Amino acid sequence: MYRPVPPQIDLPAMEREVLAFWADEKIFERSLAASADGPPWVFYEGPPTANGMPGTHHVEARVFKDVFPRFKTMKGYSVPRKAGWDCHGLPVELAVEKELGFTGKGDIEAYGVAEFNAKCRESVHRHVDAFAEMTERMGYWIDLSTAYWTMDKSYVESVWWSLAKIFDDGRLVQDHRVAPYCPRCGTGLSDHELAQGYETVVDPSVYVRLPLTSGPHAGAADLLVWTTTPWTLVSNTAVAARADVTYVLARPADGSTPVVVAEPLVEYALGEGAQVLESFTGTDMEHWHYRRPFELVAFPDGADTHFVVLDDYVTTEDGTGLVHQAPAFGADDLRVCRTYGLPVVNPITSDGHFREDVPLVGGVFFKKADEALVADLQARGILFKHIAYEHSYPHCWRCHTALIYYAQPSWYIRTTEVKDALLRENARTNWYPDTIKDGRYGDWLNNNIDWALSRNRYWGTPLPIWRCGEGHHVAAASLAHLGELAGRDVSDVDPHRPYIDEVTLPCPTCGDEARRVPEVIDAWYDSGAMPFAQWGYPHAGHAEFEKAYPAQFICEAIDQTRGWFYTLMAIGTLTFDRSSYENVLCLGHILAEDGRKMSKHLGNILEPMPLMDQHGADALRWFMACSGSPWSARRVGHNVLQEIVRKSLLTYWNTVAFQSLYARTAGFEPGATPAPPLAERPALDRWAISEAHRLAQGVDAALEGFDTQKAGRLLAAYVDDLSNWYVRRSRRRFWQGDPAALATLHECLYVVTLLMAPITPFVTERVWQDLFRTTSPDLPDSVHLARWPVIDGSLMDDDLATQMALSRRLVELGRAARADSGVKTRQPLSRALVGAHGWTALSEDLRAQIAEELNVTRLESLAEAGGDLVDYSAKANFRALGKRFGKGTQPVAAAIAAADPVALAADLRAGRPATIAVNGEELTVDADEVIITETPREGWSVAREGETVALDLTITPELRRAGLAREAVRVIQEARKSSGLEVADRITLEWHAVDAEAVAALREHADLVAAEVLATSVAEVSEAPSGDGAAATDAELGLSFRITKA
RNA sequence: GGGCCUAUAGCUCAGCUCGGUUAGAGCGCUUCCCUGAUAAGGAAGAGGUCGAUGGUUCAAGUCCAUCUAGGCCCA
Repeated sequence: MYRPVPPQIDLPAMEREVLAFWADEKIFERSLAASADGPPWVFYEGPPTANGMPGTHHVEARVFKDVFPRFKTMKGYSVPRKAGWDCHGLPVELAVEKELGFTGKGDIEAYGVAEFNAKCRESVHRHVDAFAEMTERMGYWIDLSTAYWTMDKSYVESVWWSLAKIFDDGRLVQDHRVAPYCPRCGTGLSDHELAQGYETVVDPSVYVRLPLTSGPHAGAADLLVWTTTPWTLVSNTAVAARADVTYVLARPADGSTPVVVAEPLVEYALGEGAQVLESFTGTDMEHWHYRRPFELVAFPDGADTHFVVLDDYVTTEDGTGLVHQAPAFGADDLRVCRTYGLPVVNPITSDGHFREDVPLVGGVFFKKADEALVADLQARGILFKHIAYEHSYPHCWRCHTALIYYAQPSWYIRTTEVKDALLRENARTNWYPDTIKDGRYGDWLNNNIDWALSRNRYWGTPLPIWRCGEGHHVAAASLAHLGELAGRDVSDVDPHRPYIDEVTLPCPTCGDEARRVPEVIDAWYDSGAMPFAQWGYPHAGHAEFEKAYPAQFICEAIDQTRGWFYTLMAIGTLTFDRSSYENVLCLGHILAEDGRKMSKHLGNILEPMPLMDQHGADALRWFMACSGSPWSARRVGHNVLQEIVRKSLLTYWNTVAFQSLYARTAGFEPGATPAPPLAERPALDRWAISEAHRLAQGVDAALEGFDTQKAGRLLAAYVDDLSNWYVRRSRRRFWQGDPAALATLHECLYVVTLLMAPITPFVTERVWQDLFRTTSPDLPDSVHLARWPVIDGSLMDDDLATQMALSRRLVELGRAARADSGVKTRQPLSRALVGAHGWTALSEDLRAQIAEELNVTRLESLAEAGGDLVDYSAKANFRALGKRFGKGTQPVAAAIAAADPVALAADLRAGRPATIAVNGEELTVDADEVIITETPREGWSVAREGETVALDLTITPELRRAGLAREAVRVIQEARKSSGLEVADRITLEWHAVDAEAVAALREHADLVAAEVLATSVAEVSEAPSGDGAAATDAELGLSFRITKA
């Protein structure tokens, strides 16, 4: 027997019960164990950074990371799910700095690195707890108890092993380069970090005159340079021109001193009216000296500086074609100036401020110095032009400080050396959506540059390289290896700063003391190393690693193309010459209801836990998986979640409640109560089952293609069909406890429940327990231990589907005709006339459904009802005609419209081709080339393309009385409901009517009324009844009655 | 400046792969109907220059080109 299922349900409360059930019965653990022998389908958890509280956007990827493993598990695959936490890195340091009120690295040094890192470790634990809570609540099944932590000793040692391998391969090198650098955090940023922090800012755009002091125009002309970073002018060292560009000497329109600019840019830079005096090439200009813009910093004594240099990176696309060079702050500048032997002058300290001894701007933050510098240029009359310039400029992705391009020593991984291998690996990776593969991600690989790996920070995996005074390097691949190098046991040393820094060793090359280099590594390397480091490979976990490399499935949001998606592939390729994943699902971002990014600043944040407490995790999961395209940005809000609850989840739930109610009333036992075989059940039953299998096929295909949106659409449509067509049409059979109907709905709900289980695991679990588990003891204990439905093509009946679609279409038209005529559906009518292609093939069964739904006694074919009853109109079916006639389609269509529709219809309905005249020639057309519409003449019908339903509105006295009886049934039912009777309660009925017609109707239809309202006795009384029970009077009918529970 | 994505009803989105003459659904709104599971259901109505322009075609929301706006990513 089913459990009772209440029609009203508090979904979030139900979910908490289900969570308790899963925990008590260890369902997740059992699902892993039960599938352990299946073929592996490997999934990698991209570790969330434990530096803040989980947001609703974190739910997004976690939904997909749950749906597909559940789906594949149901299909018999073994899908181990090991959680992970990203523990290191600047984000964690920043969170701790904020807590401690620090403003920079000095504060950390003063506080003590050991204490600071302890705080970081503690912060990680705190945030992981919050993530774990959210993970559990949303029903994301992942094994938190065996989670990998990137700060664990074994994890760090694995990372070291891979770095040592890359070092030994000669691909981990130290280099001095200009790289983006965060002056607040005091560390360089890698390119993929840079990618995350572009912000639109307004900078000054200045054109500055640099008076020539040598060459043919010395003292008589100025070089004109353009920059958006005036602060770099302080360390101006040279001006670059391009050898093959023509430059001109031009006098601006205001008649001031002539300036040198590239010829194509004269108007762009100087405006209209400039007078060109002379032209020459870049080559001519080499070594022309000029007076530098500021005399604030010293250059080395005797060095020849401040002249024109040549390089091909100069373009004539904007600016002046003359590029100011500050080698400390530009990669190209550094390269060009090096070839001319120019010095690197850097007046800016590592915290981003000008040195105190610099006049004018000493101690000023570099970005803040622009204003004073521009004012000074202006005062000295060498500022040619100054405008505000809006552009995107890289900022630190965590602390939002403007980055500075800054020359510094750094460790790099030579990823450019394995670029071809990366491209090869990408070529065999499946991206969803596939545009990422050759688009965004492919571009990124094609423009690959070396990975700036080192960070001058504290809380990270220490770079495992030891260096001696002679500059020899050695890399440690583990603590054991380090112990061998050091000649003592260091296995108990915490592989973090500052402890690991205390380990020194004799240089294997020269024997001098070697100390660890000071840097830690980019935390993105940690997460990218998870395929092996999560097992501690190769120091441990060989078997686990070999079973689980590469992964079949990873999934994150699109911002990871340069983050985790890249580092995973890069490290896999560097270490094993093989990428670590085969299929990658790349999600769009989740936006707030207003279409903007959720941010504290805008106050539009929706926290995930309250959202799930209000609407339920199933609703949020359904939204993430099925609302809109997973790979485009989507807006989440209360409205959309409420709609999901109402339209999808509650419709499903109510169908279940309905089934439970009537099955229990009838004592129906699935499997035990005999039900007719499918082939002998009514068409409606066969249709519902057929559609269930078609649904299973569709959902399966959609999920195999990672298209959850399509799966959701199919599921929602089927649930709607089941509830609002199958159940509604079959209600009477349920009231009567018809085993065929109950068995059919049982089977349909069984399939839907399994298909929905990966997406909405809570409500399906509850239904599994209430309907299936209780009645079939050999079924698994949980829907999540059950197998995916086997798709049975033999149960899919296309012909039946077509017929049902036509039936529903005809019902729709009939209802429209009813509404149009103003005759209520309650009023029976004698007949409806139907004109439709396919009518003759429609089974009696379905015709009866239509007649019942429209409340008419019989259906007749419109064509057979006689020509004078209907008007015909004919129009072209362009799709068919176009194929046949091409350019000649239009005249044929016109001829069809002009032809006599009665004659056309007569021929075509009879299965003969019809003849039409086109430009004086005769042509024949077939039935599929013409759309015939039949319109009854009386005006009581509604017609649609190709199909017509007409109602005979003649209401005979008999029909009138039948209508009144139905009216009486309705008011009595209402009284039943309002008096609180159960649907199966029997009643006694006493009635009294004043109107003679109503009296006649009730007397004539007493048996029908009794059956409809479940009256065991019906008595006509002489006056309006009163007393015990529910008494009521309906003025319109002139009916008074009393019902009493029998 | 470059690459990719998006643009369809007041709102949220289908449809575009494979072109077919009345562009759909849900929510919201108006009117009516139905109700023995339903927080439901049905009918009618209002609401669309399918971002713009040009092209291909007998025929374009759909294919092509250019442009515009927004988003993401990169310079």
